[in-house]
Amino acid sequence: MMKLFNTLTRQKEEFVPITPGEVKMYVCGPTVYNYFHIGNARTFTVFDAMRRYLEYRGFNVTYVQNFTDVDDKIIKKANEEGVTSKDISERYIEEYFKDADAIGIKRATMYPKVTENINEIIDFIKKLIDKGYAYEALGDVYYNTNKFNEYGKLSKQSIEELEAGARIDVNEAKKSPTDFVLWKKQKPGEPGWDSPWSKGRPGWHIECSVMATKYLGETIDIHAGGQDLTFPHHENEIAQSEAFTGKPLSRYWTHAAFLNINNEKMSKSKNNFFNVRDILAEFDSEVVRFFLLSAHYRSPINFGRELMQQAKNALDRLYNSKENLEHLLKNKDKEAMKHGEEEVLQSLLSHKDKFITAMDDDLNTADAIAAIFELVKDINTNIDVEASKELIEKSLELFKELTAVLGLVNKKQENLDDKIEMLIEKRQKARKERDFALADKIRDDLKAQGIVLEDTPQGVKWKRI
RNA sequence: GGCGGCAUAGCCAAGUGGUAAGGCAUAGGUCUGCAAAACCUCUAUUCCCCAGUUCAAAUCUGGGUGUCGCCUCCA
Repeated sequence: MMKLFNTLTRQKEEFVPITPGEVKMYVCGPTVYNYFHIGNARTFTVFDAMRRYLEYRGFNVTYVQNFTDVDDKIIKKANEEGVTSKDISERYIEEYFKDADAIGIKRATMYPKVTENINEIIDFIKKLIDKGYAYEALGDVYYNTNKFNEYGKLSKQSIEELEAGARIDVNEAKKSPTDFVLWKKQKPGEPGWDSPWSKGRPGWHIECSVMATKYLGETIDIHAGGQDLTFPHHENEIAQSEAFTGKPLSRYWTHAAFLNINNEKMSKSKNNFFNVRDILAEFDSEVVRFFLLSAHYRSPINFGRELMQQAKNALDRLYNSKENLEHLLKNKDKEAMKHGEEEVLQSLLSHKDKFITAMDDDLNTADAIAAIFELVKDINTNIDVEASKELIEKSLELFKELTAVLGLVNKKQENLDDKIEMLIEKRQKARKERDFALADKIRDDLKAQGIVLEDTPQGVKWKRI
């Protein structure tokens, strides 16, 4: 049985979906005004892994991630470039997919956008006003947080404390400092839509309430996002949706911790901002993914070159093991499991149990990766040229099964090249005849072409560098 | 001021009552014509400090120190 840490209760709870076998999951997506950064990547990767694991465990997952395509930052950028907000958001949605695909994030079931849901948002706000949870003030509409008794239940803050800690608010229209905007009246240079209150645009929080309900229903199973969204964004979503429906918005609230740079939060002012696009120029996309999953998702992680190098070396170990198995499989005739191999197979399968136990425990990807490394050691130690084809195949299958859950070790290795194989054979012949000059020349020539030969106990392997 | 997290080897990182996973790096070894690669083995008497509970604590309790985050747009 899988357990998830629920921010609402601050405890690990057994995960039981509303409908058996079905999981409805909503993840707050990016505001599309730029390439996304490595911190965003962590959140997306973590919840992608959660989704993959739920699917692995047999759930049918409906995964919704929104794009915020109307927002101050988008408008600012559009005005700077002299183009429309739509131009900006469409451009960066396209760029989002390039980076997200690169780091192995499966496509969501749906990607709703704010601009496609304006009518639904207006209707939602209307009902909140009718129910007395929202009020209009000079063309803006605000949510009245004092009307919602449970306000603060997710972030465990009382309204009084929030008000005491709030900055002095310049907006006189609000009845309380904790009230937040549902509808913003249009200002010059901003896009706007007609509404009963003013020509304007939605506030930030309302979009997720509306889209989660529209695409997944009044109560969903998992609502996820970065840790900083707990307050105010998710708190406000709860206030909006639960006032609207009278039902819980989500059964489980999960939050991914931050990725820091030198133990400091990324910020533009500190000049320590890294977007994924730039990192991918330096590191392989799968190294990035491996790195992001190498710690538990609720622990902060630090990003840095040295750490990325460590991740790269670790991931190489996984690739080597897989390639060794594939190499052993070449030239292996069909052969069933032999006496004594059943025990080896049982030992290999024990690592799968550990993997599942780890993932069941609040998606402990760090422990799950450790299980994969233990599998690798077991494979390396117990499987060699003497092993039967069936055992090798089963080992490889198991390895691929577990790594796929994490979205790792997916790169296709195309090691079939007749010309290179011929040269390798020629070199082997030369070595046998002790013509080392020729053998070394072949090796050097190939190296010049970026092909490295490895003389392993299993025979000669080659790879591109 | 309010709320919350974290502190485990040179580095990264699991473990939350039963005697310290895993990875990187280092060192030794196997293999090899040589080399590289690969693989194997070793590496924390101890888990920030002090007190307490317990037969037993890295794990629980109290206190302290350090550190990070949220309370304002932010993944």
